[in-house]
Amino acid sequence: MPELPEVETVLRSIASRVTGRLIRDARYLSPLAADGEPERMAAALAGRRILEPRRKGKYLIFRLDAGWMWIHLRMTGRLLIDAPRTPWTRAILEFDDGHALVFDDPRQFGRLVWSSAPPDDAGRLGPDALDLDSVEFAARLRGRRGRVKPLLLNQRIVSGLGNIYVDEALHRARIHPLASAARLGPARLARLHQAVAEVLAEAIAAGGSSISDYVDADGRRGWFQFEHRVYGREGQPCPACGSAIRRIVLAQRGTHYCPRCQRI
DNA sequence: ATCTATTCCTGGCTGC
DNA sequence: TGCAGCCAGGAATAGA
Repeated sequence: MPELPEVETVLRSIASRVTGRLIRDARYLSPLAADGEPERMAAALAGRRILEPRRKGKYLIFRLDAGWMWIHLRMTGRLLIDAPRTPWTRAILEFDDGHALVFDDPRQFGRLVWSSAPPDDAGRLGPDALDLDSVEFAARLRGRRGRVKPLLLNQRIVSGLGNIYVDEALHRARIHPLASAARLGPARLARLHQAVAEVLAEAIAAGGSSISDYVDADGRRGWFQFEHRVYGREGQPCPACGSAIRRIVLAQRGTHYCPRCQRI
């Protein structure tokens, strides 16, 4: 599942190859990837030049010479440079330098679209998790009476965290996923911010987590999955205390935590 | 404000 | 071996 570290890794692997490129042709092999409007999207993208690619949360955002292109990989999306077509190829962008950006996505939750405004325009997307200092981070959780895990998954509050890194950050901060955000004192909020920043930085350094599908634009897998302390480790020992990792369902998500280290 | 449930989607897994 | 049924979950949305 591409979350912030995986999207950042993809951005780094494509940035130098797309910056300044003219999109000579945009082709959709599935209307879903274009949000149901493949003709309109293809027409809007063809002939545009990519001025600057960036990332916010889990979005890849490309400033064009007219409007914007944004890509969300959701669950199983992949961006690949010059990859051969597969049954799961949903869109292909051909550049003026002869190279191509290929968007594969078996489950078709992902999107590659043109838009007149960037996706973070209408306040729908909170600040990127790596752009927040501990004061801002605490301010965005303060007064929230919801449980901490669903709040961290809410992209309007902080963007970029998904199921894996929320579980990992909460374990590092020794906070139970069911804990109420309103009851987190300054010390635990500071610890949580530190844990979020650390786990994201370490995961980026490891090229992300490759659970099933994820690879970067050159097809390379990440290795942070080997560093996971709780995610996907139900019944296995906690690296900190040896207790068996527990799995519950919270907000319709598999949620992994150590019952001994993580207190409400 | 906050919660739960539903929808989208299909490869891969489980169990018979 | 074959197949039905279920699971994974990010984000939008509806309804409580």
